[in-house]
Amino acid sequence: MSWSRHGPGSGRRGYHHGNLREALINAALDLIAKKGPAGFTFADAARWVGVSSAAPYRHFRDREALLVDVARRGFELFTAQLDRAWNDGRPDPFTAFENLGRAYLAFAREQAAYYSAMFESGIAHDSDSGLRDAADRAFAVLRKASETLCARLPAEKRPPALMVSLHVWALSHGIASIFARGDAGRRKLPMAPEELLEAAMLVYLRGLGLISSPSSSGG
Amino acid sequence: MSWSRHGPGSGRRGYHHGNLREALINAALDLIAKKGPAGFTFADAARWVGVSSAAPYRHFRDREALLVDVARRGFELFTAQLDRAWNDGRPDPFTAFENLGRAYLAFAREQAAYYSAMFESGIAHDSDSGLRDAADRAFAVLRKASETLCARLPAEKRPPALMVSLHVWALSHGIASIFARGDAGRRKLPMAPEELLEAAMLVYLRGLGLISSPSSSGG
DNA sequence: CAGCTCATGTGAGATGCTCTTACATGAAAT
DNA sequence: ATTTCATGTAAGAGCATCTCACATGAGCTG
Repeated sequence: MSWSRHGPGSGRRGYHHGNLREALINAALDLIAKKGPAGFTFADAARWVGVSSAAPYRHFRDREALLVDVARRGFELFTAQLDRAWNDGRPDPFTAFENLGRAYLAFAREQAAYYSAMFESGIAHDSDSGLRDAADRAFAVLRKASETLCARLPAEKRPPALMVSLHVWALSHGIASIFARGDAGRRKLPMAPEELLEAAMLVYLRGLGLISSPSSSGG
Repeated sequence: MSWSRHGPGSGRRGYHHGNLREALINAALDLIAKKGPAGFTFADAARWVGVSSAAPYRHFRDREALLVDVARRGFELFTAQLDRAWNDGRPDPFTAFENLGRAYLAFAREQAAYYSAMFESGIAHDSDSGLRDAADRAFAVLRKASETLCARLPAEKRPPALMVSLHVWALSHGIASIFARGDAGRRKLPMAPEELLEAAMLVYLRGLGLISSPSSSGG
């Protein structure tokens, strides 16, 4: 918890915190991880970093503004991780696509606090332009990958890449929401969410004509 | 708003409400529709039906218990509507399956308050056995439909019906969450959510080998 | 260094929600 | 008529959001 103060000491450095905005964001992540986005309170975050309950209002208009900022950062991290997984379609588009799907689910599981803030906190995604843009950039990675895959089909058999990316997004988000997290109570599954997503993608890509053999994922 | 009292009169019938439990549930639906599941308060619901803020505690242990009850009823209505859409696979499994998908999205849109309570209110689905059972029954409709479809494939090409039903559920839920409602801010789409889901299902079923022609949906 | 400015933090408090407790009411049972 | 008890009320403790007047001290200016 070195972010609770900007200095190395354990006690307060002075009247001013010095790094309150960052500290509050990290406190929010900790608290959301512990008690969910609904259980997170502004007052708790203030206590957690050792300031009065009025101090956070110097940095965020209200409780929702802090949540929005956390969500925005979540989308930025999400974008970075998806982008790295896609890796410009290397070593080949199919493998990269599978990595992309795994990265989606990995984010939902490993960055559960961010994921909660992004999708389960009840904030309106179009209320803040920065948030909307960050979400758009995350989606753009899926779109780019879908375009690369679609380009491998002859033009007369080629589906709209936007539609494909929406399908992939919805499927990934659905699996993440229902199975990789708490939406339906961590329902008992016959397979891991990653396997479930991969299987769905194989069927889907075969339906597009991008894969011929039922058991092959490579191109 | 005839449910606010059990009688036809506008004023209170007496000291006792007479129908408070039902009235509170309906008030919750109205308030959730207006301000979202997070904005709904117990005190608001009590005011809405004209009782003191302590009265609801005679019928629900706490605020969450009311939300759970609303969600449970939502799942029961959901099950009924999905079941009617599936209609035992008539007139044919493919048409019935398409109807099922449309019913899923129609519910998310038309019963937005129920949908919010069910999926966006932050309640734990496994905290209440009645809620979990109701959710299971809704999923059972999807599972039944998937089994019927899978049975049309020869055994050696037949995928696990459970897996197929999970795919269908995740895809439907993903589209409903992201596009038919507010999750990503009612993102501008090149097509209606129903068309998006139908297109995805056609590709998916083709990938399973259940459909051969790219533009045919009937069997 | 002295003094000014202003971003940042504090304390007190208004308002509202959740939930509890002691008491009131009246419909149904006897 | 009387009793019973489910259902309602009033009052209040505890906590959260958010505001406002005021305190602090970091950084600038000379």
